[in-house]
Amino acid sequence: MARKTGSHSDITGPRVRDAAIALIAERGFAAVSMRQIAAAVDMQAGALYNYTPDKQSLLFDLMRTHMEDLLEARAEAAVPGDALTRLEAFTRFHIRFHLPRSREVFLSYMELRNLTPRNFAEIERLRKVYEDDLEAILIEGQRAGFFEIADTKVTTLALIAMLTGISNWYRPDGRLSVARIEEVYWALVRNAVGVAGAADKAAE
Amino acid sequence: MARKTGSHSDITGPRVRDAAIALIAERGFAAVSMRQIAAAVDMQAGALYNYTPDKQSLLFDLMRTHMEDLLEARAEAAVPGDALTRLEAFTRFHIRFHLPRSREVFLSYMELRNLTPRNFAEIERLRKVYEDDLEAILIEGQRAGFFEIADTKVTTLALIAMLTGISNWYRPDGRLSVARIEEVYWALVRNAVGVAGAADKAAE
DNA sequence: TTCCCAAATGAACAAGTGTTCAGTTAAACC
DNA sequence: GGTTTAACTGAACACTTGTTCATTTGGGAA
Repeated sequence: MARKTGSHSDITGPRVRDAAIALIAERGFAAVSMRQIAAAVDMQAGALYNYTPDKQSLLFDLMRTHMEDLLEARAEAAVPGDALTRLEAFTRFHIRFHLPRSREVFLSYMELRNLTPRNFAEIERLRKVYEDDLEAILIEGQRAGFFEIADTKVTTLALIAMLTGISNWYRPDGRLSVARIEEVYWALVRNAVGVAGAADKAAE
Repeated sequence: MARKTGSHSDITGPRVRDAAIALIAERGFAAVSMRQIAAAVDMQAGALYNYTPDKQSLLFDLMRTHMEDLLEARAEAAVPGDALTRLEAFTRFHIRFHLPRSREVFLSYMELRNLTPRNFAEIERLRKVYEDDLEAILIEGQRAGFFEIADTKVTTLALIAMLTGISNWYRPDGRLSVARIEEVYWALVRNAVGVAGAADKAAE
């Protein structure tokens, strides 16, 4: 047996990537072997090397693609307006983008230490672009008097940690809809940055 | 060569645990071998089995000890008073406890999936005790009219995610002191739960 | 239909894995 | 000082690891 009937790299490639995401998110990069990934797409381990030069590159590629997708989607979702409007858009975007991608989120936050220093630096660079996007909103809102923020850098990280944490408990068939989660977290974010009168509106 | 001069289980045991924490936090449980842990304490891998029945038990023991230390310290740090007072105490306690334990925090959040189902259930149980502690404060503050919270369960998880996220960037020699971090995060928490007038005080 | 190349197999490689255990040495107690 | 026991070595076990490569087969174009 060699080449399979109907096999094509355009089909097998994504299947390999998807299987890798699923397995690594579930068990961790170091705990997943190339043979396990291959088995998930019904291949031999050697055939994976038609799709990645090595295991490290596979991980890096998954993480880089996730981050680039994030930045691209964010660029499309950005709205004009004042800082409050943009903060709301950012919050809702973050939730809507991340909730259907729990595996990728998990992977991108957990497997950083399994990247080579060079690859790590690149992922961190992309992450920083995203963080800076939020911090710019906070800085402008602070300047314009919308927000009362003690430290915009720390608040940026605090808000992202809070929002990304949703992925740790969210279940599509759970108690809360995405829309409801958006409302709850937007109230938390709005309050946290000290929007005047936000507390009064939080219970709505 | 066999038994080493000055060797004693009371000394070697903690050294093994500490080396395991350091290595696992740095590289991940699956990526660390028993031989690497042994090398870190200048022993052969076989000798580790005087201190743990197997690798899985070692991980579980590290995580269980961390969670029990957390709950014990929390019980000691709990203060009487109204919900606002207790929320502030919880926030400050969480920060002070977690900041000097970045390795254990990392390990306890990252290696859950490497636990057997039985061990995972036990760690989750301990984690829930801690979460319930915070949620009880939020519920009471809500009832008493101190807080304006849309969903106490979600807010509990959101606040813990926000607070625990500090460990991802905090450096002892960094820009911010622990005291300053406490202030910034207490303002964020206070605002987030909708304490009336909190926004006005955030900039102090 | 023939040919070429893409896509896969399956065996092999050296190295590393968790764990066990007979043997060896130092500490602790009489 | 002699005996017991706790602490450790070093080799061995069977198995898994990432990666390479000669070989084989199917898909698509001529």
